[in-house]
Amino acid sequence: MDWEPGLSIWKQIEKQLLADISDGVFAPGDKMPTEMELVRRFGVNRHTVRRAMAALVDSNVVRVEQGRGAFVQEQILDYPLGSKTRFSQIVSGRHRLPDKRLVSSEVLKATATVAQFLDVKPGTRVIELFSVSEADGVPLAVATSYLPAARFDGIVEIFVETKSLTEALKRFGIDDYSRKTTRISATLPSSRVANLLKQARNRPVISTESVDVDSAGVPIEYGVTAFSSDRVQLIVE
Amino acid sequence: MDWEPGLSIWKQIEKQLLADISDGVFAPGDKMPTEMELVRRFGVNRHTVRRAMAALVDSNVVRVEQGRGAFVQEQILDYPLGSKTRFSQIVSGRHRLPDKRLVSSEVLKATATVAQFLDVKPGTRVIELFSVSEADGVPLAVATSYLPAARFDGIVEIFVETKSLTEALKRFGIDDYSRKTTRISATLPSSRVANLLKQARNRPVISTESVDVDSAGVPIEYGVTAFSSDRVQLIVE
DNA sequence: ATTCAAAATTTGTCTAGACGTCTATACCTA
DNA sequence: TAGGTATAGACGTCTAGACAAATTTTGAAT
Repeated sequence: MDWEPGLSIWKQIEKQLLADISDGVFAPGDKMPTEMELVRRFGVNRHTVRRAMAALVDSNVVRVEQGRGAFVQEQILDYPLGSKTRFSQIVSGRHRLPDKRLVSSEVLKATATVAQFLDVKPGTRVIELFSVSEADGVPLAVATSYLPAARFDGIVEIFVETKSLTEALKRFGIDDYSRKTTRISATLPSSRVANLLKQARNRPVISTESVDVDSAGVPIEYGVTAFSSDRVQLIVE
Repeated sequence: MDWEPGLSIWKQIEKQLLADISDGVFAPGDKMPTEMELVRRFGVNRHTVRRAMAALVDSNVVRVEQGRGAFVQEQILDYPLGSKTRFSQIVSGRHRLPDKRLVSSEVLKATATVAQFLDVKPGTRVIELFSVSEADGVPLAVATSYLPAARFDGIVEIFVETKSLTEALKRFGIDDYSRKTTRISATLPSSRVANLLKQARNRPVISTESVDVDSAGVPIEYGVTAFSSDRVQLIVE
């Protein structure tokens, strides 16, 4: 490899590795070459290679695990749509750091649709949660959830604290719940959703509509989720 | 300085410098000691100091300029409320990188308030722009702007492209405009605004309401802006 | 006093080497 | 077979030195 002047070598190495990754030479999830192998390939010092890798880690393209090696970050997350799949488990399982943060919440009266799915009378007070789910700080999905307000009064604070709906529901005695129905479609995002997903408006989102029920089969949550189609793939068994 | 085991030296240096900054030893805008001075102070190699500084740069606490030195990043931006102050100029002048991105836009009919400020009839079609202004990637303010749709048809695309209202207005032949009135108040942000500002809902925002007029005195823009009170201070001459 | 060029200062990049920490694996032992 | 241990492989940290690039300061010439 010969270096062009005017651009630091570590940046050129970063660029080359980035090209390799987008060309599929290193596929998502793959182990990258070790530092010493890259040293030999590029004919530079180990520290120079490390500088380039640090930049790739910084931009979330690769992930480094001490003692194991560097891996191409899976940018497209396989999201199994099982009846008991939990967001944080899926993301953690891929060595990525999950986060779910509340954007806004409100208590309002159930519309006909919401009431139907939650099996309550229209006009019943429901809690609306609007949240963004992220992995390593990259937004994967935005969700609008509805829960009956009477049963889950105060759940908002717990959700904000624990950043997990599963955890919040546990505080209400629900140790186990499962997904009842899921409807899937593809749409273009509203500008608000596109912005929260940090994605262009002309890139589609996968939209799911689902109802969660407790162990007795009583609906506890109805939600509409928009997944970034560039970062998430839904897997149906 | 003696090092405690278990935590890398560069992290301890980072921590110490961070403490100095928050203790006011180095005030915002101040020049930090040079690398060689820090080398002498901490008794370590220059590269170790550089590793610590790189972390501070990464977290946006300091800013480094080659050949000049490192400076404590001004976290509270003084925003002069002159009649012709421009966001990008103010931010650039502080050696920070301005960015203004559109969150959403819509064409709708003017409410009574909007119509009054823009001096048009209620119901006139106006363009609503909802945008976030950032410096070095840190959100400083969210703004809702209204412009008469008839006069500025197509301005949305130009705004998205140039990321500047000043630039976009130039394409419509407005080389000069000035702020006519500004009303200032303090409120707590809606969850949407708080989230876009990446700020807690219990931290207040400075809310301004302003009207911009062209050189002939004709209103061209009415806007409501929410500044993060933790990051911006308004200066009135 | 002004202007221009050289020198000094300061940060950026690259190389070289040593040792620490974490992980995986092979091997030995009970 | 289960479990601990030794070892090799791989990333993390620290030191040392040299030169490059950008900026500021100095000083000489006009």
